[in-house]
Parts: sequence; C-alpha cells; structure tokens
Amino acid sequence: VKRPTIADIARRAGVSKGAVSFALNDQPGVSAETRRRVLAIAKEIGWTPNGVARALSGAPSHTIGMALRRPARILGVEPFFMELISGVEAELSAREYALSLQVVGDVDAEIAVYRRWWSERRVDGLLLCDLRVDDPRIGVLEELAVPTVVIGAAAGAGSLVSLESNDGAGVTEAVEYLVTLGHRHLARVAGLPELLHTVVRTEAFTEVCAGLDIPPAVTVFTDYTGEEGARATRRLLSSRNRPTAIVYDNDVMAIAGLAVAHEMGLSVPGDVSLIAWDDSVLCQLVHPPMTALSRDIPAYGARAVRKLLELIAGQRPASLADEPPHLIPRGTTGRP
Amino acid sequence: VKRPTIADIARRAGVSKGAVSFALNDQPGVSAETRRRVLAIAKEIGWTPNGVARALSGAPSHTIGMALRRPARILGVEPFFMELISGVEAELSAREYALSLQVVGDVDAEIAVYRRWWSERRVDGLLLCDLRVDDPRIGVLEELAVPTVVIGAAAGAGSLVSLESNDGAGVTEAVEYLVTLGHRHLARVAGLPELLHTVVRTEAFTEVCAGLDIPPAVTVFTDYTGEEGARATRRLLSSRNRPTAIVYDNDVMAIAGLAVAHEMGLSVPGDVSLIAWDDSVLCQLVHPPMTALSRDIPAYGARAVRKLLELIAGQRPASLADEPPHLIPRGTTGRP
DNA sequence: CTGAAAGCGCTTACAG
DNA sequence: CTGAAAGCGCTTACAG
Repeated sequence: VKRPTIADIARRAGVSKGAVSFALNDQPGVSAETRRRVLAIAKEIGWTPNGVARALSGAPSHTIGMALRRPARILGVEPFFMELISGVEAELSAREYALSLQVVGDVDAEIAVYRRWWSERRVDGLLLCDLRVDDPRIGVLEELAVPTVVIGAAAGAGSLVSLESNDGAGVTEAVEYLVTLGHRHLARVAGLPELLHTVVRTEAFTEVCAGLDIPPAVTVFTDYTGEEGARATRRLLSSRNRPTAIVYDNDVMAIAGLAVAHEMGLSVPGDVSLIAWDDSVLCQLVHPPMTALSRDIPAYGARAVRKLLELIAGQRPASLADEPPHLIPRGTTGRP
Repeated sequence: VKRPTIADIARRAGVSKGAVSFALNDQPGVSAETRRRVLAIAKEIGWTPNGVARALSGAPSHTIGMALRRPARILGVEPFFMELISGVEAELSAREYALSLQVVGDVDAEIAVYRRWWSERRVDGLLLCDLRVDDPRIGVLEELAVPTVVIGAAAGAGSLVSLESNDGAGVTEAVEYLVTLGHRHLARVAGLPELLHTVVRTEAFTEVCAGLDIPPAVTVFTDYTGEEGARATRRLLSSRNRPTAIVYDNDVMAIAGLAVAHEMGLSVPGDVSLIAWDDSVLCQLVHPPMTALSRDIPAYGARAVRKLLELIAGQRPASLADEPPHLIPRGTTGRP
C-alpha cells in the first residue's frame, strides 16, 4: 500500500530525482525525450505528488484558506456561507486547488490559524470575510504579506485587495423602490453592528433617506437569528410611530418578521411592507412571497477566487465592487 | 518573520534535536530537568510545531477529513450539513483537532481524495456521509484501514464503525402518530433513492404500515430541492386517490409542499396533514407552523467525532444507533 | 538518559 | 542538459 515516489521513477528512468522533479513540474533542465519518458513512467506506476513533502520544500500548496468566525448556530441557519463556499469550491476545483476551511472561536484564534497556515505554506492565499470596524486581522495579514482577497465591505481593508459586495447599491434600490410606492417611515432590522457591511448599509440608509428627503430609517441591531428578528419586528410594529416598511439584513429575520406581523393581526403589505436582504427558497415559499434583494452568491465567491488566484500568480488585480444586488418585487411590498 | 524550529531550541538548550523532540512530545528519553528547560525555551521563543514537517515524518496530523459530494445547490439549501459541521467543529476544536473539508464532484474524485489524504497522513481519520447502495467507498476505506466513522445509515458500512441516524424510529413515530389521528392514506416525498438512508426509511415505512394494517405509503423520489418537493406534492394532491397525510424527507420540501397545498386551495391540516423530517426555523415560521421530526444535529456530529477520536486512539468503539428523532406536533397535522 | 544520524518526499541551487 | 547534494522541520530507531 506504499505510494510510488519520485525516487521510484528516477530508478526506472535511470535519471536523478532532480531531473524527475524538473520533468514533472514542467521546468527547464531536462531534454524533451527524458521529460516524455519520466511522464510516461509516472503515469504507468500511478505516481501522484505528495503535497506534504512539497509544502515542506516551500512549493505552492495549491490550497487556499478560509476561516469562519460566525457562531455555529448562525452558520447552520444562514445559507449565505454554504452558497459562497459552493461557488468558491466550484472555481477552485476546476483549477485543481483545494480549500482549507476552519471554524474559529475568536479573532485571536483566527489570526493564529492564518500565521500557522502561512508559515507552514499550507495555503497559498486567503479569503477574508466579515470585516469589522478596526479589524486587527488586516494589519497582521499585511505584515505577513500573504495574498488575500477581502470579501464583503472593504472600507477597512487597508492595502489588501477586495471584492466589495456593493451593499450601498442595494440600499439605494430598496429605499427608492419603497419611496416610489409612497413609503416615508422606514425601519431596518440590521445584523451585528460591529460588522463593517452593517455599517456600510447603515450609512447608505442615512444618505439615501436624506437625499430623498424622508426621515432617517429607525435601525434595530440583531445577531441575524430568527428570534432576534422577530423581537425587533415586534418592537417596531408596536411603537407609536409605526414604520410602514421594514428592510431586513437577511432572509431568516424577514421571514420571522412576516410571522410576527401576521401574529399581530397586521396585513402584509397592507399595513406594513417587508423586504429581505438575500433571496432564498424561504422567500419564495412563504405567503405572501417575500420581496427580496437578490444576488448571485456562488458567482460572487467564484469571482473572489479568480481574483485571489491572480494575486497568487503575482499579478496585482484591482479592488472592485461586485455586481449590485437586484430587487425582486414579490408579495410583501405595496403602497402604504 | 522566520519561525523558530526545534534546532533553535536545541542550540539554546545545548541538547540534540532528538532530545528536544522527545521533551516536546512528552516522550520518555529525557530527564525531567532537560524537559523542563526545553519547554521553557520553546515557550520563550514562541515555538509552535510545524504540522507539515510532522506529517512528513509520519506523526499524527491532528486533522480529520470529510468530503461532501452533494450538489452545490443542495448544500446551500439544506441546513443539515452546516449544523453537522458546526457540531463536528465544536468537538474537534475543543481537542485541538482541525477539520479538512472538501467538496467533490463524483465518487471517484472522493475516493482519490481519501487515498491522498491518508497516504500523505494529512488526516488521522474520516467521517463518511451519505452512504449509497453498494457504496464503493466502503471497500476502499476498509482496504486502506483508515479510521472511519460512518454517519447516517449503516447497513452497508461493512466492517467500519458507524453511528446510525436511527431513521427507522423516526418513521415509526411519524406513522403511528398519523394513524392515531385517523389517517390511513399516507404518502412520502422522499430524497434521492440511491442514498441508503432513503432506502432505510422506505423499508421502515413499508414495515410500519403493514404492522398497523394500513395501505403502504405512496412514495415519490426527489433530489431534495423545493422545486421537486413542490412538483411531487402537486402530483400527490391531484391524484384521484389523494393521500390525507404526507411525510417529507426534509424541511425545504415540506415548506414547498405547504405552499402548493395552499395554492391548490386545500386546507392544512383540514384536507391534508404534513410532516417535515428535520426541524428548522423554517418550520416554526410558516403558517401554520410545520409539524416536524426533530433531531439535535450538532450533537450528532459531536458524538460521531468522539467515536472517531476513540478509534484513532486505538480503541474499538461499538457501532450504535444514535438517539431517535422526536416528533414536534405543530399546526400542519390534525384529523383527516 | 542522551547524541548523532537517517529518513519522510520533495525542490532547488550548485557543479559539471 | 544532467547529476549529486543539501535542505525544508520534524520523528524515530540506533548507538552509546
């Protein structure tokens, strides 16, 4: 059950291990004839490279790393990450790259993982998610000089390359749509306030509301769970100055909000309009079906990977904003 | 930015690299005094082990592997895997183990990944999901003799250790409950027919229905998506011999089925009762709330990991069935 | 109890 | 164009 090594190939081919390595890696230093013979023998005896040995010699690992710090209970609930990962995987596996995924408990553990991965050359680059205000990870990764693409909000990405999620455009589209319908009292059930993309959305809300000359949207921060989404909705809908429309930072909270509205005897969209950020089957299946800001998350992950691979290849891709989300009007929005 | 190695420690301590290695790994062969000194120096200069080098020397990698072969679009939709993974991660990280996760396209790619992982000692063991009828992975893993715990159905697990998901108990509970309510015409919207746990559920249905002296449940196979769940429901509800109750193999399909029933003008549970396999926020948030077969999936993942770690430690844990799912009656079930 | 050495499978300067 | 050697950071027999 012993795997063949380059030493086996070298013996059979009657050349040195070094020559075999050059031939196998398409490097100059061997004749065309030797290269051909080495490749044929490698194929014949079923040789495959030993990634661990390569990594120890400092060769690229053909692996990119991603650490997730969201609490476990949110990971299971939000399809966002699995969709992102499926797009990432699709792009990587087409190029024979692997993904190393690690769930971490806190930012120190996360940074320790990056340091280890990079110093052991276990990864050739990183995908960085969920940027926070004054994120300590940025400085560390800049110092390590590990190829990194920041996903999501990018204002605090420092010198790292980023692929922004264009949340501002989403806010604009949602608010303009609601205002066109006649709404003036907007609310937002937001995610974790320390996440940068929450901040970006909040600022965009302020700006867009001011630009359209309506009162600023009331914002309630949550942890993304259905429970907190329901609680926030209950609070908003029982306040004396009840909003006529609510925008939610994810679909789970929007669905929970819809249930609360029904429970309170309010009609949707008659009494209150609802919009979910990120579309999903959930949004299509509830009654009335949920108006949503949709984006192609797997494609987003795939684009981020392509950028990262360019970076690893020594290019210097530009930071950009990704495609804006687009609004899919369904049954939960109407005139106030 | 160069990481300290055991050679640095050896130089400072005035001993050999071998002695340092023994001290660091708590192996016999060094005096208590030397061990203490080595440990102190390692801590002082911030030494951490290089996993790649250890792996190349055949030491345990403190990593377990898991390959997922579900199509990407299903991964994003079903919370099952993220919940399982979060339980697995929780248990692993408490013991300083890492998880290697790889999404693969087909069974050959999956087997290739296992061979590579094992021969490079990138993993100490595997978690195996989604067993199929005559699963070719079993024979390969038996031959490689890699510590493996099979999750889910275990009938075809060969000599591998398994932690069955106890689907039979779930079927019994659901069917007995429906029959007690007065149902006699049951249907089931099942998952992929080639998955072993689908087969196990089908057989359990046949057996339980026969035991309770009611006609066998009509079964429609799907790919787990909401689309196919909706289509299957439409077909069942428009057949001349309409079932009075439908059990779904996952929550997404059950929610889709509920939407179809509403669309067709049928009352739930007045005209038809619905039960979802696996509870989730979706089930709690729809109207009426969905009766569900609930199980603690993170705990299940954690238990599987504990079994695997026992196996890796050289013990021979027994194969068992996990806790049975329990029925949570909600609004979608009632008398026919 | 300790040291010196070989080896894991590869890559990469360094000589010819 | 090719070979022989050193090295990546560790572990583990093998001698003392």
